[in-house]
Amino acid sequence: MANYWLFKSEPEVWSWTQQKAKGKAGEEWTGVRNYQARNNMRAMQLGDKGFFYHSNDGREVVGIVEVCKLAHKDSTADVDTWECVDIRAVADVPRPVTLDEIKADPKLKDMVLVNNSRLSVQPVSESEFKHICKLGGVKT
DNA sequence: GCCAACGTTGGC
DNA sequence: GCCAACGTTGGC
Repeated sequence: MANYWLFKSEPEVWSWTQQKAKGKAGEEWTGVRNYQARNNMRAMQLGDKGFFYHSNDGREVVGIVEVCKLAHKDSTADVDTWECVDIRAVADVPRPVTLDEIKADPKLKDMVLVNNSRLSVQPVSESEFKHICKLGGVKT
């Protein structure tokens, strides 16, 4: 039973373009220093899908990613407390779905992105995932 | 650049 | 264990 997620990143720090450049090998999702976000990553399974969201500059869902390595110690952390998964880019969102659209859509009003925008790694429900894919023109 | 919301820290 | 103070995030 696959789950769905949302990964948030400031494009100035780590952008979708950079993520895509890593190709199939993917990249560690480092830098998370929040227990809720870490626990979400611990719960991820190989092949779980997620959104790649640009915060601050953009504020839109720009890509689809997939978990390609289970949670392990974050190599940028100096303590074992912090873990991360590896993710790889799977597809572009042809028509990026903006935060404004998400907020305006009654079907998406319960999204964590709307209600707790500060959480950097969030769970997304299956219906939310499919709805945003549809809005964004992603073929599933 | 401002500020609200949230999480963490530390004094008691 | 409570809560005030502080730091960070991210929308606006």
